[in-house]
Amino acid sequence: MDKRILIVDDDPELRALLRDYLGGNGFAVDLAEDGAAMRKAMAAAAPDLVILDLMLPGEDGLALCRALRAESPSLPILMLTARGEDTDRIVGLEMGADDYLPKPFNPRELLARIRSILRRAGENAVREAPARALAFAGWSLDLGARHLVGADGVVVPISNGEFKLLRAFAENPFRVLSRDQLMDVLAGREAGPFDRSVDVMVHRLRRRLDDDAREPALIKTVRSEGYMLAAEVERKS
Amino acid sequence: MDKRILIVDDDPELRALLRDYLGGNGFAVDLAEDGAAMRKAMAAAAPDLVILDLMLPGEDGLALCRALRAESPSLPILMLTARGEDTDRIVGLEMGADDYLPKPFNPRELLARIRSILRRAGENAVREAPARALAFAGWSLDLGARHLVGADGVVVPISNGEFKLLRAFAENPFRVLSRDQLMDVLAGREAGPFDRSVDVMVHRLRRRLDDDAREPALIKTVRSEGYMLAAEVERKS
DNA sequence: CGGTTTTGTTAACGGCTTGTTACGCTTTGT
DNA sequence: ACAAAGCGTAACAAGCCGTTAACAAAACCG
Repeated sequence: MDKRILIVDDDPELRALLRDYLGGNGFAVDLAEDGAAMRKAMAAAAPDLVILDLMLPGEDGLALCRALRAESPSLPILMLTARGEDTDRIVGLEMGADDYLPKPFNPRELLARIRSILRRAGENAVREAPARALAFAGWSLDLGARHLVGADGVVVPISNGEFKLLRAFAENPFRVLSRDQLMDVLAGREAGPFDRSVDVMVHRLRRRLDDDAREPALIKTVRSEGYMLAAEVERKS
Repeated sequence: MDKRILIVDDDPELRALLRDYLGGNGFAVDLAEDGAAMRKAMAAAAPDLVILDLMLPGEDGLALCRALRAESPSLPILMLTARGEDTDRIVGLEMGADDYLPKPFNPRELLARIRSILRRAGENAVREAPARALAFAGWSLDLGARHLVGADGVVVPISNGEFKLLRAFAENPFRVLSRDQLMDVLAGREAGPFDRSVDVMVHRLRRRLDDDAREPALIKTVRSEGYMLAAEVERKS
């Protein structure tokens, strides 16, 4: 059975091109030029994957991505971004895109990514349920109760900011998160040039985790790039 | 093994320039002045990448691009375009090329793009599992924790710059890395003509590894070319 | 409503990392 | 042999970050 792909892009030429190219490679293709058309197409035929342009007139691609994610948590999304944009934020944290591709792109690469995403989605036929706790290095972050549990089972209260920060780290282990990304998680805005609040929050989080900044076992500093959680994370549900 | 690049351009001076420049940077270069010569060259030796001028007498570059694509779907193509054209749309919509560069261009930028394209192509070919650690000569570079482990198991902290430098070396053992490449790894920018910062960082890394510059056992200097890690590297996962 | 506690932000100081410059040695070319 | 270029090293300057303290804003609570 052919997989169904919904393409959301405002450029008619690109839509036609993708329709032909993907259609010629064994996919059933639906087209939409904006958010409204997307919703209509979603209602008409549930796609197996959505290709979403980040830059859309009217509703922003990111907003649509969030809406899709809220509606269909297991629906794979591939975002198209203009070259040079800050792609980190999209792939990044809770945005929810499964992959992204900068424009202009090579159709073979698009095809490869589509197949890769669909393969992954097939493997996790049951997409990972949202975890209830993230466990790492003896600690466990309870996402429901929003507190930490130590190795000995002791509950450690944690501030809201520390929780959001730690959740972002634990959901992206071994990945360097920039100050901009962390600021986005913490306050929903970009970090100013002399903004040190992220550093202070990281300091407090480290203190909470008994992590020494000079020899950090958990939260590593990557100079001039950001911070990273260096620990295996197990998702518990 | 050197990568083979085929250059298709009708300007003899540009052909000679690229032959010298790319040849001097470790590529095997073939030249063609038009579509017929291109086909001949393709038959003689399969290149790893084609640089194609958009404006050619006789057969159009775009037509050649499509022909190449039909013939060798996985062959990377880089297009050269005249300034002022709407290159975004050409490449984005026609989507045959992997990248494009407007003329006149900076040879360094061309080189960077070539390497970027070849890197991507290589990744797609063999998606090697990312290693956890790179071990060489008694040392082990922990890629997750971003630190060094000595022969006796002692953890040696390492600065971010030293880490990135050593990772670049350990992922390319017995290969000379130019200052430009190392500068790209370290700072993501080009090295200025009198830039010695790479040398200084190599000096610091050598000190960290107990390597004497006069008789280097690990990081060899290759005069006027760059540096090289002369040790077997084992990828551990 | 007023006071208290918690949380987030800003400022300042100091240490560490990185970039820059200079000097001297070695190699290379003439 | 000389000059020029490449490189190792040290010293210095600038930038980044850890930490603390103080302050402001928000939440909490009686």
